[in-house]
Amino acid sequence: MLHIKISPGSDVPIFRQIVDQVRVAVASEKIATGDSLPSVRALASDLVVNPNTIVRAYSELTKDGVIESQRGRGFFVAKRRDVFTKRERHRRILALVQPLVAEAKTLGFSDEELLELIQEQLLTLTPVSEPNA
Amino acid sequence: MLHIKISPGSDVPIFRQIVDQVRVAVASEKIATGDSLPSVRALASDLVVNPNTIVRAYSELTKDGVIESQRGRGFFVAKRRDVFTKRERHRRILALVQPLVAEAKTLGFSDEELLELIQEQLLTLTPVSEPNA
Amino acid sequence: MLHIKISPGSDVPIFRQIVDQVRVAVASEKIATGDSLPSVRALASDLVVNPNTIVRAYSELTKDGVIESQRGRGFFVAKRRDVFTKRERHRRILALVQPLVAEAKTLGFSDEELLELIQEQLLTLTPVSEPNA
Amino acid sequence: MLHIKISPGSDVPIFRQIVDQVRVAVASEKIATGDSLPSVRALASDLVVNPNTIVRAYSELTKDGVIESQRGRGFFVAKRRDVFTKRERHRRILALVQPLVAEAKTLGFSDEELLELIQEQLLTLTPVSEPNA
DNA sequence: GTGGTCTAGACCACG
DNA sequence: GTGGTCTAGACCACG
Repeated sequence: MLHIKISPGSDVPIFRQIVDQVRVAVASEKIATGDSLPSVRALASDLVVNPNTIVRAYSELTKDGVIESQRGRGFFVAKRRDVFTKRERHRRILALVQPLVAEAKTLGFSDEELLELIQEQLLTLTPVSEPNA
Repeated sequence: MLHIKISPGSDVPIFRQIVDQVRVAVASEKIATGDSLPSVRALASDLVVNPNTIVRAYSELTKDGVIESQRGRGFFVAKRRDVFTKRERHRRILALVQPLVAEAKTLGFSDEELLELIQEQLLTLTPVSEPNA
Repeated sequence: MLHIKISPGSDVPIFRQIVDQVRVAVASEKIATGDSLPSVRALASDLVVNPNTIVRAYSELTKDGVIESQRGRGFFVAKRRDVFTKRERHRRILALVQPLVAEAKTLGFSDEELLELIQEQLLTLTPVSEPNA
Repeated sequence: MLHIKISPGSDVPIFRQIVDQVRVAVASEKIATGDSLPSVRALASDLVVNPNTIVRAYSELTKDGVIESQRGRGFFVAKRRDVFTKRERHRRILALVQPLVAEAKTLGFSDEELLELIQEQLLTLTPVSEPNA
């Protein structure tokens, strides 16, 4: 079951917090292809935010091919497919990596410390699947 | 010599593009403690942006202790110093790491690919010092 | 309720007068964690200054961790947290203490008089809490 | 003998740094009534600053009654006299005390820590006179 | 010439 | 409606 939490005080827009959490839930296989997402109204009421904010988040996820709407039924996790070219994926990730590395250097993090931090974050997102043989 | 380029069309604000590039230039020791930066007006005219945009970038860098102004003379790379508490540094870096990792997952990067990308970026920032063979 | 007054004729910049008054209001607990500040536009119109001047004041307070913005909702008093290293805090406070002491000497204040004045000011900022007798 | 040092990198204007140091030197009796100050040109060349900067500093000190010029001979420490009314002195010192106290609170200094810091600074300025009877 | 402050006003992002 | 970014341009302080 998908559980979304937001920090209204963060400087990350609420719609983006939602987008990121759905992405992570899908990537870490907490929700699987075909699973349903909360309805726009339900989630809006749950998070106490404007329904338009949910619409915006869902619509970005739809554009990126992560979820898809079924008219009248709601939103569902889409079958995984590659949306962007290799070049585009690279471009998008570099746009985040570069400022991160620059800021890390300014803040005085060593290369090792930064890599460890990333590792940590990656672990929190690793599917809980238990790949038993 | 510091060479700054901006993409006015990007969704990254111009002042932030400038901040990031100066950070990188300092971190990679392309410019060193005491070196001067382009004057506010010169850089503004060079990049064809409003001087206030440069003021904003320089002022953020000043608050973070990366550069400092000398009234009537211009801005200079500051002696490196730690400004923020460990906790604050952690807070600031996490704010960048979390969305990066989420986006990487969505884009389909494996943990290894992401870590390699970071490694690469870190290398491009490593001071070229050690001029002896 | 926060009540800000400015002297446009003073040689202290308007944005700094605002910053100082918000700091004092927070320190003396006239406004508490989570309380909202006047909106940028409302305060600008109230003080008859340009909204950018308010933006500048609020943005300095945000960088120092005193307040934080919630996109679309406004600014709020932040939960207290330490942002700067001990060394940096010392650096910042000394930058104010030294000129103060120098000026005090010139004006002919004795050490005792100066300390008393500071004491007095500290008292005006002491939270009025303890509502029980 | 008066020994003035400046930090061009400080955000305190150079002329003000000079003013403060002369004030302190007089207050701490390192230089006494009738002692001469370095000539404008000598000091400018010594500090590697524009002579106008020295002129500005000396002229502020003259206005405040700390030094006085003797046409063709140079500047000398003036006989101590009160220039400002009690009310004016109070106004001037409060203008420095208030922001200091506000900033100290923001930075998390306790009342005791702040008072100690001031004490320390006062001690560095105390006349070395040894008032033996 | 350098940066610092402020105004006036536009347009955008978010909710 | 909220804040965020940017332009255009003025005037001041400092050196």
